[in-house]
Amino acid sequence: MARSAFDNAQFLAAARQLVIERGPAMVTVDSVTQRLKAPKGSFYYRFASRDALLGELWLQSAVAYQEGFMAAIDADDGLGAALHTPAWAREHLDDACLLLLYSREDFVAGDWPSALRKGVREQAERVKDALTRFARLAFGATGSGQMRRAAFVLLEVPLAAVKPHLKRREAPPPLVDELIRSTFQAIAPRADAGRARKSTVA
Amino acid sequence: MARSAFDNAQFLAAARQLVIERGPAMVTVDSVTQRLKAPKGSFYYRFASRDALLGELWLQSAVAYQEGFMAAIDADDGLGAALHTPAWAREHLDDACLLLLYSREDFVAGDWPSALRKGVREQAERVKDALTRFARLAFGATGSGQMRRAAFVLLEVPLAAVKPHLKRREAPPPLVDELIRSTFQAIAPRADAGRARKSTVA
DNA sequence: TGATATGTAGACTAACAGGTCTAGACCTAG
DNA sequence: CTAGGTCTAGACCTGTTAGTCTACATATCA
Repeated sequence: MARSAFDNAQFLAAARQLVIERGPAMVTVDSVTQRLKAPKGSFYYRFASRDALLGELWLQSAVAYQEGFMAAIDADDGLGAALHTPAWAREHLDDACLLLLYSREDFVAGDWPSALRKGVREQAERVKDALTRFARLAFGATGSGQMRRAAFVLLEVPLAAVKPHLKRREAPPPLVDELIRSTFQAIAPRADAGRARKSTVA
Repeated sequence: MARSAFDNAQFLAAARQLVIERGPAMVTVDSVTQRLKAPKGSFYYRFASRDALLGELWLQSAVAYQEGFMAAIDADDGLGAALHTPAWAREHLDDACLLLLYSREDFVAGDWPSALRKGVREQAERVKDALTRFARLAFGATGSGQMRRAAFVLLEVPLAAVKPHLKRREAPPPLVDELIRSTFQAIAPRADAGRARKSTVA
C-alpha cells in the first residue's frame, strides 16, 4: 500500500464537495481527510498547508471560468463575455457555486503560497487585459471610468444576477440572461454593433 | 468602580471597528475585550454570546439601511430606492462596509439568538413587502419573475455597483449612480414614469 | 536479497477559540 | 454601618485547529 492509496486530485475533490456543501471556512484539514478516510500525514505529504489546498482549488476553478470569458473577449464579443457567466454556471454548477458564491479571500486570507502566487497574478492580469480591451471597444477609451463601466457590465452585473440562484444551488434561468442583456445594451450599446448578432436575438 | 466602566454600546463600537478593519471572522470575544481593555466577564455580563454581539451589530446596520430604502418605496419612488444604496453608503461609509461587504451569514452562521430572531424576521419581511410593492408598480404583477426583476434592479445591481468602492473604503463616485440609473431605466422603465422626475435628469 | 524511494498511519503539540466560574470592588438603600 | 445588587476581574475549562514527528508498510532497483 505504499504506492499511492490517495492522490492530489482526491483531496481536491473532497475539498470541493465540502466547499459546496458548507463553504470554504468549514473546509479543515481534518474534515477533508475524514471524508477521504485518509490520514493527516498523507495530506501533508501532498500539500504544504491548508492554504495550498484551498488556493489550488480556487485557482483551478478561476482558470476554468476564465477560458470561455477570454475567448469571447478575444472575439470582441462583449455580450458573449457578459453572458458567459450564466452559461458557464449552467454547465458547471458545482464550480460556479465554489467560485462565484465566495470571494478569493474566503479561500486564502493572507499571503498566498509562493507556488500559486504566479498563477493568481497571471489570472488577475488576464482579467484586467480583457477589461481594457473591452473598454476600448465599447467606450473608445481605457480611463478609470471606462474600466469601471467595463467591470460593471462584464463581471459585476452577471455575477449579481446569477448569485441568488447559485445560493439555492439551481441553474440560472433564462430570465438571468435577459437581465444581463438589457443591462449590457443600456450601458455599452456600441460594443454590440459589429458582432455577436446571433446572441442579440432575444 | 462597580457602576459601569463599560456599556453595551462600547462593545458594539469596538466590534464594529474590528469588522471594518478585518472582517467579521476576525471579531473574537478576546479581540473585542482586548481593544476595550475590558475583562471577559464584563463582556459576558452584557452579551449572551459572541453571536448575540455580532447579530445585534448586523441588525443595527440593517435596520438603519432599511429606513431610507423603505421611505423611497413607500413614496413609490423606485429609482430613489435603487439610488438609496450609494447615497446611504456615502453618508455612512463605515456602516455600509459592515453591511454591504459581508453577508448576514458572516455575522451569525447558524441559528440566531432568540432575542434577535424576531428582528431579523421582520427585517426580511419588510424587504419582501417592499419588493412586492415595487414589482406591482413597475411590472404590474408579483409573480416570481417580476419579484426577481425587482430584487435585481433595487438591490443586486446597486450592491454590485457599490461594492468595489467599499472594498477600497472609499465613497461611491457619481458614476455609480449613473450605472444604477441606466440599469433601472432599461429594466423597469414604467416605474419611473409618474414620479421622481428630478432624479432622472442625467 | 536488501537498500532506498515513496508514501501511509496517527499520536502529539501549541495556539487559540468560546464560554464558565468564583472572588471581590463599588454604589445604593435601609 | 451594613446588606445586597451590580458589575469588574481574570483564571480556568473544553474543544478545535493547523501543523509536526516518528514509525512503519510496500514497491522498485541494485
